[in-house]
Amino acid sequence: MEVRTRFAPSPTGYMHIGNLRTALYAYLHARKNKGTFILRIEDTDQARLVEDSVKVIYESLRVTGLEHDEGPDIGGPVGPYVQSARRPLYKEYAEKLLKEGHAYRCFCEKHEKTENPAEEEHEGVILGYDGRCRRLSEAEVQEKLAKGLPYVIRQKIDHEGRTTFKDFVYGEITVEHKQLDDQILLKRDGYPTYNFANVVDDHLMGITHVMRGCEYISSTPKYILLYKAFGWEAPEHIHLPLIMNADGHKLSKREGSVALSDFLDKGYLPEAILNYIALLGWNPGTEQEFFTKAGLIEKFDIARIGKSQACFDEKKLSWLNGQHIKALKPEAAHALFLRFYPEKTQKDFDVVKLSGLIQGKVEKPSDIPPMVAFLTELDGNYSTELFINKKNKTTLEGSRAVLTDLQAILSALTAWDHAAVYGAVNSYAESKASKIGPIMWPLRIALSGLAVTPTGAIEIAELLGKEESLRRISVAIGRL
RNA sequence: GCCCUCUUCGUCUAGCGGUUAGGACGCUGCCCUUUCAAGGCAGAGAUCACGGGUUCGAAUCCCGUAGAGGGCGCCA
Repeated sequence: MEVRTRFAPSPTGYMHIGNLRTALYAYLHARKNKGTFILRIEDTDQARLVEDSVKVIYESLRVTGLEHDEGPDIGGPVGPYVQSARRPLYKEYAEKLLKEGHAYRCFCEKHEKTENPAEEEHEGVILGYDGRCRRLSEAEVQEKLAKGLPYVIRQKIDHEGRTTFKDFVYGEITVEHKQLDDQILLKRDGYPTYNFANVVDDHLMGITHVMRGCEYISSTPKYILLYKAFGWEAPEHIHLPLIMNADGHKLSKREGSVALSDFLDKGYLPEAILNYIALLGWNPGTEQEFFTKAGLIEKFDIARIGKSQACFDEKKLSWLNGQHIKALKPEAAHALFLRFYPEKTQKDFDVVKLSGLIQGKVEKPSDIPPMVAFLTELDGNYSTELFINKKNKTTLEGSRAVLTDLQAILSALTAWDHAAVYGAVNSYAESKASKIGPIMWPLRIALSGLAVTPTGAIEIAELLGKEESLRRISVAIGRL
């Protein structure tokens, strides 16, 4: 049977990274099996509609390359693919259940759960709806309908017994029916609830594998009961472990970055993001960690999805991003970096060359501005302690001597390219019978005023140019 | 409160009855070197949540306990 998976986001205005992982797994499973990946927009909550947020969904799938085969924008055989456009369908199916006795009309007020509201909550116990409208006689129902009273349609769940289903990841899950209340299928405004729309749409769209976060696992028996009531075969359910924050709580908007756009803004590559989130809850069974999208398609296997929740670790994402940046062609790396160079840097320096120099070193491109700030402006107040380096055995005195010599040697140079500067510094080291490290160290400090720089002393000199390099050397000598 | 689920280095994970419990990020050190970084190598870091079983033998199977997460909306 052809594999059909879907990604069914709600238009909330941003793409949550956890949802993106769900989309990724659904996409990978479809591609891996030469199946079909469908996009369906779940916009049944009219109160929460956010302007333009469907665009965010399209854009997110586009930049990450999770292209869908059927969806609102490209159509397909089982449309429409937007739930608000499918309203008549839900009504039809809800009424079918009504007719067959699997559902009933409920005229209760919102939030009204029991006949005695005072009993609703005691000792923090929250009870579900008590199913009182089930007991309405046909005459009573007709009377209320005649009066034009608004109603919802609820699923009729027999409170005896239990339902067991087999989740592909978690195995057999059993829930006692007394735990399930008569959930609403069709809301007062005629829109279906998420739970109902999902079942109807997944069936009508021929979805074979339902992938979603495991927050839905305990409501799945209600779905199973619906499939049964309709006489439909339930799809395979694949619940995914949740992605947690570093502090162990659910990844939420208030705790830093959770939206795809946040990560894109920091310069994380879409492919590195996919690579990283693929590994939160799945592994290939080998020691491979670096994956391109094509590699993921090749290796992905739902059998290797894990059960335990995973904390999102931006450090590791950052490392992985660095790996992907290293794999980039120089032009691509430069195009990425260009977004992050301050204007002044772009104006005064050969940024193409700069990009080439730092490509092997940048993990998170949003770190670039502070990384290159020293090029445009030397902080003349850097600590002279920096000239003291244990490994290279440099001292303040020695550094001054070295810099004074270099000042003379370098100012005599006619050419100022890498070979010329390196040659001069190197022959100076040889003349002093010194290793090159003890020479390079003071030079790099003088040129940058920093303990850590994104590239070496010669490259910095080359970028700064002769005049500025010599100026910085004399500043250093003055401070020593 | 009731229900469901999860639990291997700080983090992501491998493991599926017999392993010196493996890898990766991060951390530390060494080597290399045009500093740092990168690269190469090494090290620290896990009484496999705890307690009982089953078994010649348990991280792996069973039962409890604890902790964590999730669900219990006319939200999705």
